[in-house]
Amino acid sequence: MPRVKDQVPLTKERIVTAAIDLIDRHGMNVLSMRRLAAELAVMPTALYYHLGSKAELVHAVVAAVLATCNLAVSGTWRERVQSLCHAYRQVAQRYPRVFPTAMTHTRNVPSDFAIAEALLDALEEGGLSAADAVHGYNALVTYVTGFAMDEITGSLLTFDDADAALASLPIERFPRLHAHRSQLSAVDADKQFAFGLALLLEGLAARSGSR
Amino acid sequence: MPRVKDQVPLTKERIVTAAIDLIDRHGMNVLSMRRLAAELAVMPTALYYHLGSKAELVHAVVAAVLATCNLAVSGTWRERVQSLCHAYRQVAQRYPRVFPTAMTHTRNVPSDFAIAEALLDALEEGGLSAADAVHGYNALVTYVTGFAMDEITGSLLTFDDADAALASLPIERFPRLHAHRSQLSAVDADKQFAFGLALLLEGLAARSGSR
DNA sequence: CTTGTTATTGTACGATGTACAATAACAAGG
DNA sequence: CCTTGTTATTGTACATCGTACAATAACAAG
Repeated sequence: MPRVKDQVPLTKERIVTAAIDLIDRHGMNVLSMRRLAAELAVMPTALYYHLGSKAELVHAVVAAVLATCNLAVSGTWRERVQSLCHAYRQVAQRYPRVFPTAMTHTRNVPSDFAIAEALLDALEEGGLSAADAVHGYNALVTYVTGFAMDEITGSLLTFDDADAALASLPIERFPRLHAHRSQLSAVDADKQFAFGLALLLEGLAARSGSR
Repeated sequence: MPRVKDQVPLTKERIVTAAIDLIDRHGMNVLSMRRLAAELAVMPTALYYHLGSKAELVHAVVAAVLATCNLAVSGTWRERVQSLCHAYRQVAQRYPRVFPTAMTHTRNVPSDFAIAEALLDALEEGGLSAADAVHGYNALVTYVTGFAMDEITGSLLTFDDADAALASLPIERFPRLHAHRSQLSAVDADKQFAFGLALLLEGLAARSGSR
């Protein structure tokens, strides 16, 4: 029995949206074509009319999520860079179960180049040389990428993420970690993010014509 | 027929080594318990005597790979920090097909804390306050994490990774990217890595007592 | 020579990605 | 209104996956 009478038509967009929603609720590893099809009240193979493979679906999911990055920023060039980096991190925070997958794929996707364009635009206004602008862009993006990843996976050295694990570590082998352990309550992800970003921005400002 | 006469005994270590080798040659997505068992000339379920699940295997693989990071560094505190970051990146370069998986897992594993210990040790010698040392550690590690990820996935804005993709992008929507495109040949991954690291280290030095 | 323990084999099941063929609903032309 | 082609979906099928469970051969100790 092929089509059914009053069936909402399937589209690539509807499938991708449902996939994002499913991942959001239950994690990447429960995303299966069968589960997704069930979610859409459709037979699994129906999806293959709109998407060539699961890999293609995942790619579309990644592109869609990256496209939610808010690129409408204003202010001085430094403020704009900060806003863009913040917006990128926000994508990771809003889709913590998609973001790692996005970062493990080559994302030569327009939504990613749009971020590059916006960042380069701000850096150029900051008076950086062409070479330094590219270097600066890469430094900023890799920093944000890594921060977002570590934040999501709970690998930051903060109270929330690491304190408990530290407790069971032998003091002899990890004296510095234990010495700094009491300090961790003063370190939260937001402050930490701003700290690293400030280091990069100060360095870039020092290399630029403007202040 | 359970055991066979002159069979090399299976161990967790042998399994993990074989897994790393398999991933190295054919990629993460062909790592299956069955394939791995075949590689070891053993039935699939034999692996389950030594490892509780595939997830446990992957965790062990991640830990083993991170443990290859060379922590024996010397020189000034800045040189030691540089060497440690370089060593971390080298792990990613040596195991490009494992590293992304490592970064998408919480790695509260001793080999990871050992890196933290070594970095904190160097930063403390640099005269940073306890809070700044932790902040500095996180900034450095997240930067290296992100850089390694982007380098592996080919997402850096360099000639090798992005030039071809840029060619097919509309000039009107991406004027800055096109303006910088001719510049990309001067940007390679090694220089890029050093650039971002220098930014962070300069900023940290400025916050420290020593020079 | 027995007896337990250990490390492996063998069998089996449910879930997965997806190729392929069958077919119901719709659109257009007569 | 009827035919005909196209489109979007269903239904069936298969190889592969992780792994639970039971059977068992090799070894170690008595």
